[in-house]
Amino acid sequence: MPRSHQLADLQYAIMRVLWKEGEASVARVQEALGPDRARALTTIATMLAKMEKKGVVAHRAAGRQFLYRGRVSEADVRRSMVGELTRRLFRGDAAALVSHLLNEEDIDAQELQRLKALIAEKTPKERRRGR
Amino acid sequence: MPRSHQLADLQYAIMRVLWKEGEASVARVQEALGPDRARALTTIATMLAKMEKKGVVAHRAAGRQFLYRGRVSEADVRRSMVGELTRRLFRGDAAALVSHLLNEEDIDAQELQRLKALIAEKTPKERRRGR
DNA sequence: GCCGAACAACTACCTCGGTAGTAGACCAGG
DNA sequence: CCTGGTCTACTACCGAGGTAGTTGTTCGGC
Repeated sequence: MPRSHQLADLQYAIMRVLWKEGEASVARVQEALGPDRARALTTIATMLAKMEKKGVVAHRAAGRQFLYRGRVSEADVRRSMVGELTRRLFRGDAAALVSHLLNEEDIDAQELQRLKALIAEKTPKERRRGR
Repeated sequence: MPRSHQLADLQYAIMRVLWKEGEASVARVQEALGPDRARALTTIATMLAKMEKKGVVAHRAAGRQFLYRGRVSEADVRRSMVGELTRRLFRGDAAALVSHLLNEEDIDAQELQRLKALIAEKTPKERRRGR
């Protein structure tokens, strides 16, 4: 049972819909994906079936149609995916990734200020926050 | 010509060898991958051929064998891959990813200190850097 | 000059993500 | 009751990553 939930592009987009809506039919997912990600209904249905087999979503019947919901949280998926990238590209060194982001992406002064505050908040005397 | 270089697991591992060695034969790559990533020689050769078609590596003949070298830098690949993840998971908001890292991964006090210094260094005194 | 080792080339599969058509069940309207 | 729309189920395919066997060439040692 893989604790790690890696989601590819379309699958992640579908999950975003489910996270927002709570529960959604295939048709609802399709419509919520919007015009740039327009797909056939059967495509969405197939993906949802594959995702269910994988364990990331579940469904219940509501009359004629199925209502799908996520079985994993957005936070879990983010943790998994960011963690995986960190492991692969930065040997698991999260600080190295932060460093990379500070150097390579430009983050405006306001956000830098916010991050500075966040760091300050993280460095009190002896507060340990085990996972 | 795709500006973005997404590399899957084995491909990235192979690139790491090429980045470290500069140039390497198939056999050298295989041996440098180590025992946990042991693969048949032909597997490495096939992957290198596919990677060459994709444009991320190139080779030259040296006697009977080929010497491969990377055509993209580690920095480029990191930028691409981190950028892609940022786009998908955080709507391109790099600061949000930093925030996530500070909250979810634990980074020790020493590294927090280093990051704080890095932020201070990045903070413009009065230059505005609008995105 | 022949033989085996070393190599690249070619071919074949497998899995997964993605894309969608077709078939079959079924319900609602006339 | 039949018909059309709405669903799911099933099937088929494509491309990419990955894995490796088989084939053919060539080179160095005897």
